Amino acid sequence: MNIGAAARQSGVPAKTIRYYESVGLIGPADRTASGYRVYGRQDVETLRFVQRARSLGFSVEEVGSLLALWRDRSRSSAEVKDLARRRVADIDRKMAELAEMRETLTHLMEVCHGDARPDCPILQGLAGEPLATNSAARRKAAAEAAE
Amino acid sequence: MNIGAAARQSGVPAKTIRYYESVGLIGPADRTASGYRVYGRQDVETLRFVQRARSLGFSVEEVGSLLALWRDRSRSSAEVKDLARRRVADIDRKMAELAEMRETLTHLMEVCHGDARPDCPILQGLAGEPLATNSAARRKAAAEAAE
DNA sequence: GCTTGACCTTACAGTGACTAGAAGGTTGAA
DNA sequence: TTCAACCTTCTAGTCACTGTAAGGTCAAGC
Repeated sequence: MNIGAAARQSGVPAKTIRYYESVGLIGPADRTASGYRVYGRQDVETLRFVQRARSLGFSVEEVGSLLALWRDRSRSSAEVKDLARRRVADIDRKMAELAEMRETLTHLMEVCHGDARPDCPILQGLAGEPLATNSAARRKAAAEAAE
Repeated sequence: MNIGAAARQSGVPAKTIRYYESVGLIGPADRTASGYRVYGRQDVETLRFVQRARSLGFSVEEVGSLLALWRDRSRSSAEVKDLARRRVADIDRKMAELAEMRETLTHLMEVCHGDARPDCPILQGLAGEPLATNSAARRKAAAEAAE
């Protein structure tokens, strides 16, 4: 099976398979006499594993660890669970960030009539006081405001 | 005021200010005789606007549009609201994606005992059937599975 | 006048995870 | 033989910075 078929079977684009090989996530594929990469059932399994782990948001580096853990019959499940826990914590942080953005935006949108008139509370909000700031930086800034 | 002070007052790092200038998000700053960039109150305002819009997740290009709209006294608030609406839709898509990942991960974690034993449902889940797939690609893949 | 240190300048490389495109070689079927 | 559909490598682009190198400027203190 060459790269296109492996791509279709695994759901990982051919270009991405080459990329994964180039960064060492997967080992170099066997080659035909003319240089075409050759893949087998096991390679497709690996690619599918990678695809799934990536779709859960693990970084390529984390997928590398997961892959090593997957192949290591003596690993403890605690290690894997830890990786997953960190991933969930990361997701939670991102979701909280998005929720805050959403909150601010929808609030701004509610007060914007959104018609042909030019005054717009959204722009006013963006132009007003900082939405989030670092107080130490602001103190220093205040001292320089007179320049 | 030079770039460091403008950075502290606006919350945008000096390097990032230079970057914004280089990509044309903000106009080129005035310079002293020795080549130092000089900023005024209005520039800091602009930088702050940019900082806030970026923190709400607008891309640099979108911030450019927002900035143009901000400066255009004749713009309609509908345009701005549209940009905000699209941004909220984008946030919603991202949040849904994250929620799905979280769901899958926590489910996998629940069934993983996470101790020193080597069998791990998380890895099994990753190695099993695709978590999400494209049926057209899969049909084509099935035809090639025998290679 | 000189040194020191904090500031500033440019230019280039690197990040993550691909993705696009160019230029060319291989394969299998009509 | 010709053709499309594959495959190959290489380079560069994406996004929004961030890091680093190598050097110039400025103000204060000795």
